[in-house]
Parts: sequence; structure tokens; C-alpha cells
Amino acid sequence: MEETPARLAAKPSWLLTQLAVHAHRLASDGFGEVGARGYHYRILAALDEFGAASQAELGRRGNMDRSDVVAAINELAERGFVERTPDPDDRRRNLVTLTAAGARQLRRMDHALDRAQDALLEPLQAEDRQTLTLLLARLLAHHRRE
Amino acid sequence: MEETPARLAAKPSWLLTQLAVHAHRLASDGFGEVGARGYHYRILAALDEFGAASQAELGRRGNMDRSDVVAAINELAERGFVERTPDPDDRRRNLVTLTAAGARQLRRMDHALDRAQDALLEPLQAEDRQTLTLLLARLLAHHRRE
DNA sequence: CACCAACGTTGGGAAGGCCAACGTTGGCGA
DNA sequence: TCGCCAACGTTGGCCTTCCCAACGTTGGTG
Repeated sequence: MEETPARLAAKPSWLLTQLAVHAHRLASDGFGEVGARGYHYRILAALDEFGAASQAELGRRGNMDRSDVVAAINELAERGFVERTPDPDDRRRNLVTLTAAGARQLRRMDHALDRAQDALLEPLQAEDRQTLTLLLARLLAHHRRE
Repeated sequence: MEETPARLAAKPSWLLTQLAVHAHRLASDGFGEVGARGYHYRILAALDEFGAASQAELGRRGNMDRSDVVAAINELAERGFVERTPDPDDRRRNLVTLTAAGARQLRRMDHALDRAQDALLEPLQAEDRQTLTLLLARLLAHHRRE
């Protein structure tokens, strides 16, 4: 493998985006084994933790565009992992509900994702993992609040 | 902004990929101001640091697929930032050369990228920035060597 | 009642990353 | 020397994530 230009190798944004490629592949390989992708996990996880919700709310929780939520819910509903019904209290909304099959799928995805984390952080000791997670969380929090 | 599911918020792969979105936007906004995108920077930087090279070599240095290098070189050549000539020593290859205009463009992109780094790391002190960069570099090195 | 905001939906596009196929050219072992 | 395989550039395509604009419907508010 030829050497990477120093200009790149030193930039946090380069390290971050390149490493994100690996992280994303590890995660989505795992998801692929159960026929799912990232957006599905974000939705199922939100439903499991906060209960039935509108598509808009799911989008805000998982940082997804409304239009992408539509497509993901279509896929999840087609396989019986969620149910989409009109919200009787607000006819603009759909109420999305997690089914038992969806909860099982979520558990499968959880396991796949846990394995991905291990593979991702493999070279780091527990303390370094903690440090990294903390720093990333601080930065992400800052950028999410504008 | 609604709360993110704890399952997600705690996962390094989530922090990483989400933060990478911000990093990517900061960088590509800066690049956009000079009418460029990420692939262009990788190529110009490699040419500047290592001199004229074949497209395949540029791809390996910047972690790009051969086919994507073709497109990027087309765009760069069209604007006079690089020159593409057949390599007399190996007629399978093209020799890609940085022009003076290309070097100037690279400098512009460097400045834009530096500003992006500052914005990205804004909430961190120098020491934390160093720590983060080191940890990311260790992980990336590990995953690039298989 | 008028107006604006939120919602779901459709359609689209950009960027990065990847793969398969093809013809050309180099290098190497038989 | 010949035959084969590897590397190269190119074309064309696909997927994912992310994002935007527009539309009609519905809720809330002044």
C-alpha cells in the first residue's frame, strides 16, 4: 500500500471520515446478515426505547430525513417488523408501532452491532476506548446543537 | 431536538459515523467555495507531495477506486489543474502532473480545510485534540492493514 | 376564518464507495 | 519465444447516506 499524503494523514477530518467508512462497513455487514441496514436499526431502536411514534419523531430521534423514514418504514412494514396506522389523535400523523417480530429483529441487530464495536475498537484497551468515546461524544454534542 | 436512543448514543460506531457527517460537511463546504470536492484534494495533495504519478498510484494513495480517479482527473484536467499524458516508460499508464494553477488550487483547498479542522475541533483543547487524533490514527492504521 | 406550521409522500440529486467487464500493455515462467 | 497472468485506464452501473423542493392534508392560532 502506497503512503498517504501527510496533508491528509494528519487531518482529524480525514481520520474521522476514513475510519467512519470502516465503522460503517463493519456495522452494515453485520446488519446485512439479517437483511437490514442502518436506517432500520435507528427506527427499531427508537420504537423500542420510546414506544410508538410518528414518522417525523422517528426521523428526529435517529437524525434522518422525513423522506428517508418513509422508505425505511415501508421496508420494515413489508417484513412485519413495524405497523403503520393513522394516528386517531392527529390525522396528519402515522403511528408506527414495533411488532414482536420487530423486537426480535432488533435483538439480532443489537448482537451484530455489538460484534462490530468490538472489531472496530479491537486495538484499543478499555481505557482508551472510554477516552475516545468521550471525546467523540463531546464533539458530536457540540455540532448537533449547531 | 428529541432525544437519541441510548443504544445509539453509546456506540462508538454511531458517534464516529455521525461526527464524520459533520466533518465531511465542514470540509466539503470549504471545498465547495473553490468549486472542488474531496477527491480533488486527495489527488492534488498526492501529486504535490510525491510528484507526478499514474492514476492507479493516486488511487492507492488517496484510497480511491480506479474508476473514481478517472472522473476526478477528468474534472481536474478540464480546469487545467493537472495534465494527463501517456507514460513513455509504460504505455499502460497515464502520467498525471500538477500544474502551477493546480498548486494554487491546492493552496486554496488547504486553507479551506484548515478552517474546517478548527471548526470541527472547536470545543476541544489542544491536548484533547492530540489525544483524539492519536487514537483515531491508531484505529485507522489497524483497519487499513486488514 | 385566514394563515402558518407540521406531517407524510414523491421525486430527485450529490458524494463517496464499490464492482464487473473490456481492451491494452508488461512481465515472467515454461 | 510463446503463453499466461497482472496491472492499467475506461466505461457503466449500483448502493448508501444525506439532503432538498414540492405537494396536498391536517392542526393550531391569531
